[in-house]
Amino acid sequence: MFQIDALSRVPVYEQLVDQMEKLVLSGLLKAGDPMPSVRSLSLDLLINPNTIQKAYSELDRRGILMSVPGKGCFVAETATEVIRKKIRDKSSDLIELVKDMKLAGAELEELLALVRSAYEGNKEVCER
Amino acid sequence: MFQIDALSRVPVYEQLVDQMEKLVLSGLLKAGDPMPSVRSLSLDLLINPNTIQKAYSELDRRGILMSVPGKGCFVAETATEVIRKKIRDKSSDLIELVKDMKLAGAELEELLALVRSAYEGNKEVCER
Amino acid sequence: MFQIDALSRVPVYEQLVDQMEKLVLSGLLKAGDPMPSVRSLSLDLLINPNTIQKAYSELDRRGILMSVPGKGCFVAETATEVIRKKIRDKSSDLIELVKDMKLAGAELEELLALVRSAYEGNKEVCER
Amino acid sequence: MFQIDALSRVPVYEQLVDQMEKLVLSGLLKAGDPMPSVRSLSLDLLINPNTIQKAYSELDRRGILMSVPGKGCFVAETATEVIRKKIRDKSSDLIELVKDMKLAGAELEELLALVRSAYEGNKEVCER
DNA sequence: GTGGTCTAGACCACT
DNA sequence: GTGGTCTAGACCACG
Repeated sequence: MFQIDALSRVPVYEQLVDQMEKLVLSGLLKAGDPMPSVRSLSLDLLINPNTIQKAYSELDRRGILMSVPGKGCFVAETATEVIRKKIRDKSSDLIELVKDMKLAGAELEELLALVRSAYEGNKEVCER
Repeated sequence: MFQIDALSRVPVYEQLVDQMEKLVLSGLLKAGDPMPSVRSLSLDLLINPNTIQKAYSELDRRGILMSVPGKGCFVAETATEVIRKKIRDKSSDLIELVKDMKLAGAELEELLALVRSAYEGNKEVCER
Repeated sequence: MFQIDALSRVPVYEQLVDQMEKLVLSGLLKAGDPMPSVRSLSLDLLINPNTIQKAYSELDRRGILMSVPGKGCFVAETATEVIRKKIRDKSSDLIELVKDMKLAGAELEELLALVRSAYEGNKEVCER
Repeated sequence: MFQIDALSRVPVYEQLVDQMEKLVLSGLLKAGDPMPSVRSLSLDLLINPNTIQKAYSELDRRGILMSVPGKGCFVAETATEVIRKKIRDKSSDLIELVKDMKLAGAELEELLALVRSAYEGNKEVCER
């Protein structure tokens, strides 16, 4: 369900949060769906329960998860909405990126083509 | 010459490296140009010399700076080429970003327009 | 008879206790009235019998309920008195709250008006 | 600087957060002021560094603290504003409280007097 | 020195 | 069983 890269510089709990958001966005997880328990996910991923807990707490705080003590964690009703709003804010990142690549000599047409193929999901463009 | 945000989460030495790269890219700094000494830049920016040193070392390691013992630091011949290659690699970041925003409901036309205006440097689009 | 919010952070058994106290205070339940059996309430509210039992035990301990083995649970004679005393103690909570809101810049007149309208049950003041 | 009740049911880290907010609100801590380091406060209060860290993280998240890795934690510029807004929201708590006390038989005049004396800081009313 | 993350293992209240 | 808190001790990057 989750893929953790222990060698990455981005914290494990943050990787979990990010992947969780994408799962919700993609529709694989829907409002009300139960999440694996802290302990079971801990055993599954070979990650300390505290780390899972930290990720779940963060998701709860963001309104993506509802954690109900004694019962479990569930995808919140507001989840999709919250994540959508957050990612909309990434447009400033995109602007920054485009400016950098322009400085590095990228042509406008080149960038537009890149965006188009990424949007249409052409795998051959996504190296690495 | 440099603008450092001490409160930012991104390390000071990394801010220096990034800005240095952009200065080279923009043509303000050319191969062979001398860099300010660690000490003078330290006094200028009110930053610990160790931090300046770390930035210079990193730039040296990347082939953007040539450190000449006893004489100072100079922009390397390979600088432009190295930075160009690095930023080319950012195309995968852009792809990732576009995919995320698509998932979040952004339209293709919307994204293309965003890229165009960012490329042409229209300030009014860059909110925040 | 009871309204339980399973997603709330406040324990289910505590919700039961609180609502029970209010029912007594409001006069809907009087000393000697029989309470629904653990089993029937469990089926009614779709709540684990253990949880109902815990609420009843707590109410018994507080002198609000009399548990008569083999016959059932009844509202205790001392119920109203006990609850009154308990809520009187809330005056310290109110004091604390007023102090906090004063620190946050609330005006005295503002607070008094709030209390008045809450007391008189004006719905339009109780946003959210 | 802080007073922790280890026996309280409210988590230690939450006690820290609450007291920190009151210190800012009361003006004892102002924007830009440095906070004690995680380790020193840990030694001072005989509390595990992780717990202090958790409190500081929460305050950072709320915009009350700025934590600068390698330098320390400082009171954020937005601190007062954030806390003020939060406490304003407590008016619904006050409404709830007043309704409860009305049910318990409190007179309106009684409540108004209570609020007045709490606001004016008469110590003799604040038992406990 | 600083903050931040992670692990290991414990305890608690709730269902 | 569940989530939540806390301690102890370790490691990392940063200044």
